[in-house]
Amino acid sequence: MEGLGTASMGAPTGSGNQGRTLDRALDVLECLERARGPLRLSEIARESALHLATTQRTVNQLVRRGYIQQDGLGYSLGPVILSLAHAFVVNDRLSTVASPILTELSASTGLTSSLFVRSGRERILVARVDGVNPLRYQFPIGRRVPLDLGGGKVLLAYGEDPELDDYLAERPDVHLADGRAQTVEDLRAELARIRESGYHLAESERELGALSLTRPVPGHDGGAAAAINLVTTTEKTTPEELLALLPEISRAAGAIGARI
Amino acid sequence: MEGLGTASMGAPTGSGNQGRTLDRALDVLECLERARGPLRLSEIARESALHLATTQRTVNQLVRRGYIQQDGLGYSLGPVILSLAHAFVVNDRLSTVASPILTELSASTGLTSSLFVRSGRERILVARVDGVNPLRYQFPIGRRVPLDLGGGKVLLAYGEDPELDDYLAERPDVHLADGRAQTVEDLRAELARIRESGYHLAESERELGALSLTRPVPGHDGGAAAAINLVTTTEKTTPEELLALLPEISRAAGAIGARI
DNA sequence: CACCTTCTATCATTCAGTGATAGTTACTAT
DNA sequence: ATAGTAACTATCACTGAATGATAGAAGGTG
Repeated sequence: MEGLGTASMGAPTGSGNQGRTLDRALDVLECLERARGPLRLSEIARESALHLATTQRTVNQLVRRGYIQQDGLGYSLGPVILSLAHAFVVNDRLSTVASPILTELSASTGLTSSLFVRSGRERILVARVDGVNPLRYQFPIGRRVPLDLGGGKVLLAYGEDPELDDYLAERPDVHLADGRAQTVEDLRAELARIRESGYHLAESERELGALSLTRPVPGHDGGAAAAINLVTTTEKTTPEELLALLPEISRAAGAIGARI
Repeated sequence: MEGLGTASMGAPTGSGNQGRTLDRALDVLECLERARGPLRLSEIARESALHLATTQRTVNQLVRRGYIQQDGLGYSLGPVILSLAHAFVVNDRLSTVASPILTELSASTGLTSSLFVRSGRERILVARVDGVNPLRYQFPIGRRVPLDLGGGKVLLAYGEDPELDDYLAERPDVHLADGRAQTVEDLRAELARIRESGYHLAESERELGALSLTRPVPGHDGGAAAAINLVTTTEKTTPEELLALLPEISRAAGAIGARI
């Protein structure tokens, strides 16, 4: 096994060491979220930098509650998570307000539309409505993706300044899906452009051949409470054609913002 | 304020008072799960029988982590829950194994099929594949429903004995969706019948007009790791027609059991 | 302006979480 | 069989983090 080199995990274990117990439990859950298969107790302990005994207590407690399940190969997330997610989808104001509007948007444009929110340094897809012919790449609800690629830039552009600077400071240069490099300076410039124009048209940034048009959903504080986008492929649509749908998506974004 | 009198909540806060912190945090989450709208801090404190100060610390911590979100009307579950759920769906052995088999089952029968597991005294729908014409009542993934109505009885029948007796002891008599009464004795008799025959055909138990045929998914320990069922309505299908599909659903249940 | 509610902040006490260690079970290899 | 290894469980003294009573700030309402 690859062994060490994992203690550098910058888990957001927050301010100092208050609220340790709960934070550690959430670290364990999120460690299992990142895992692509069952984890042994010792693996969880290593990944989340906890003492084995502490890990054991925490994990067993989460197992008792159904948040983690155990099989012969180790521990993984449990079905109770699904109940919570169901409650979220049913109750969440943003989701419930956006759903019919996205449905209408997808009906009128024929494209897949989606809604996502910022969560730390990532964005989470909260809702999606497929277009007439669904994309072969099904972007799954609940999936986390980086903020600095594709539509996430809109959330970044409208985020609070201190967070943004922190984010950029620690961010290494990345490459887009089509191979183009994206330096911190590129990103800064693009964020400024987004703030000015109010939208972002992304071509092959996160996914090769993907084309998306993203608009912020205005929140009460003037920032972006979320963002919505229309997604298609470079094969089916030209950037100009997609950009022509800006009024449509803007109307939808405004409608959602007005109802939250 | 009314103060006391709330300590009677039978929350599964488990063995004595060890692991308090985490258990309380989960209580808070599940209290928000049950709520059908945003809850104020004081409401959460009351619902989960916690001191206001404790509630505040816990809630704020969960907010910081994205498990809870706050708006003008109070607190509700946050989008990070969705990420966890996504990871569960993608990784869960049972779900991934069952999905294609349920798809095949629905294709060959034309009916909606679903997979659910036991969680405490409820069952949770883990996967569902719609039939040719989806039911008007869309049973949502992640939803919790009682164990003693409809297909849940199968999980109850194959559960461990001590749990079962506990369950029956505290259970009040209930009424089925069509008005029939179901006493504890009725239930015991039915569970025995299920254990013998290995299936359960439910008519208008949980939902009026619903008709379902349920089979356990055998686990390694001889018990039921889960259960799958075919769902239709009394309008479209007769009980006899549905029962004729027993070989089909049995084959599917066996196939799932063999692969976990 | 007084009143109420919601949320936040402070702080001494103590009890629950911590982590080192030892024990149990189960599997693999020789 | 037997030793060896890994995974998980159990125990326990110490301590520091969670607790909860109380006071305070912020925001709204009649």
